[in-house]
Amino acid sequence: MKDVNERYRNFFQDVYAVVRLVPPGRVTTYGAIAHYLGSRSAARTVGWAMQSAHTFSGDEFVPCHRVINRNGMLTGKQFFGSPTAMQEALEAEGIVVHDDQVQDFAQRFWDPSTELQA
DNA sequence: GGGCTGACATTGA
DNA sequence: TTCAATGCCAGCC
Repeated sequence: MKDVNERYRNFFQDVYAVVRLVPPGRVTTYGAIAHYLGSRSAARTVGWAMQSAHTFSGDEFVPCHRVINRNGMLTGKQFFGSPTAMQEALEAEGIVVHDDQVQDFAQRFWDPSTELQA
């Protein structure tokens, strides 16, 4: 790596890139993205990137609804403007959501480190 | 310029 | 097995 600081700058972009790579009907976790970026414990930053995505993305649409916590729980649903927007967005893609929890999460789980073979 | 917060995850006891 | 503490990066005060 030529510049460590550059990696930090790309952190958010990497997060957005990975999230956008998530195919419809699939979901991923903060930890999976964090691990893919190199820091398994940086899940917090990934979640923060999601919040920034609301303002930063603007032009680019980041399917934040496909990014949930490791429990399969829709933690950031309230940040979608509507408490049910996230759930409905997932259901619209064929994902079954019950009680703010993704059903068949294991099957719906999409790991960038595995799928992208990185 | 320094410190706190935040949509989590992992490990230890 | 469950509960608690710590780590991570960027943004905001």
